[in-house]
Amino acid sequence: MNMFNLFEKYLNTQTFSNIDLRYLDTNFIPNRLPHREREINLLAENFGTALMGTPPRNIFIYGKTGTGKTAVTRFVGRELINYSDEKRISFIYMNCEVKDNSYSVFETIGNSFSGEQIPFTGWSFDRLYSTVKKKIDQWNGIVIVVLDEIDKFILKNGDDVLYQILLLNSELERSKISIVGITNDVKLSDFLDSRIKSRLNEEKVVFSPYTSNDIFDILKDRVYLAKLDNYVSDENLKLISTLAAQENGDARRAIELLKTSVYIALSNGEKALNEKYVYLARAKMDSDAIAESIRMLPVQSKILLLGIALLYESGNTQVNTGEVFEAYRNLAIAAGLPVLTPRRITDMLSDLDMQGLVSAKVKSLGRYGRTKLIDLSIPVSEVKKVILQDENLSKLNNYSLPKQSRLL
DNA sequence: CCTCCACCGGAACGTGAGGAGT
DNA sequence: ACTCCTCACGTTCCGGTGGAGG
Repeated sequence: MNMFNLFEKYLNTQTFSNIDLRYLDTNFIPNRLPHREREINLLAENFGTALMGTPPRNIFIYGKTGTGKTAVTRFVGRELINYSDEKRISFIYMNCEVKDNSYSVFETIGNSFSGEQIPFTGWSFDRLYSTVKKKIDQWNGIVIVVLDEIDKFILKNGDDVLYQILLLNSELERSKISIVGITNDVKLSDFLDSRIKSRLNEEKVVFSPYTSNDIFDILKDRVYLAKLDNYVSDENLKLISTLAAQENGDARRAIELLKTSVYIALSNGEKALNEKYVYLARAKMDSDAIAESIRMLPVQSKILLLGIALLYESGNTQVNTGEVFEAYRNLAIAAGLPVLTPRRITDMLSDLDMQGLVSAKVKSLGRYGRTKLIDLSIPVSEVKKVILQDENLSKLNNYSLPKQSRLL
């Protein structure tokens, strides 16, 4: 094969050298957020008091993924800081999926201020707390702390952080903290301690999903910024926004779909985007997401999943916990890995279920006990392909399960 | 109506890794 | 070198349970 041919298609894309795909990044926050005017104004009114020296009310933002919660919040925050001039306002944003324990939340807050650097682990909580308190008070101003995806945090750790931040706030003498919580979960406040709820006394803002037309406008803006006007047609955008609207009006996914479509079309040397690439991109995104979530699994979960896949491959349509454990055990031994207890396996199965890789239902078989019936939600071939890439599992390449002694 | 299967899933605890301070 | 901290991952122990068969 001629190496020059291999790269030729990339050379062709030079025609579009003024294109700037950074504007299709989902983290990019534009200066215009179409169809979120109401939400922007609500937040601006709330944050605005900070400019007059009054700490904003605590606020909780509800809405599904890709409804612009994060973008709007960061946008308004950015504007606030731009307007604040001499005013002492600090805007601290963090994603609780990354900062997933009290320690790192406080560490992030603390390290937003000058002074002693706090290590990302190691300190006792008391020391951390008092250092953060000292730093904030020395700074002397209003602090807005944004906790994005706070529902995931609370599900995992409980609502202690909120209490700790509220406590910190009440102990501050010169500064004040306002909390902004961003969540997908409408029922979040059910999980909050009533003591915390009353002290939070928060305002609520709900972001509704975008319609297909809303998404079209958002995409149109991005296309303009990225200088893709001549590459992407309105029909393309209509298709993408319709697809995205079907998937819960998630603008983030719509932008990603646009970006992926354009990438694929460009690297195929196309002079313009067409429908075919949109569908290709969508298929690619789906299978990438699955492959990625399988790849990220710990090795023990991988062989568990592989076990389920092999059971399927050998003709089963639904398998129960007992069979799965047996298959898992054989694979673990064959791979030279320790065999974990059934208790651990149930937890791992629940994880796989939550990730949507399998679906499991408990079913009672009366006299014959109770078990979980497990369905594999993804193609067997995909599972095998990705899992067998794991270097620790190379021994399993041509492995097949021993014959089941018990017939169904 | 009761039993009893084959597993579910909560609670408590152990271990070892990763990092910091002294 | 030693202590202190937190977290992820696993184990042990064990009470709980829907419903077919008696």
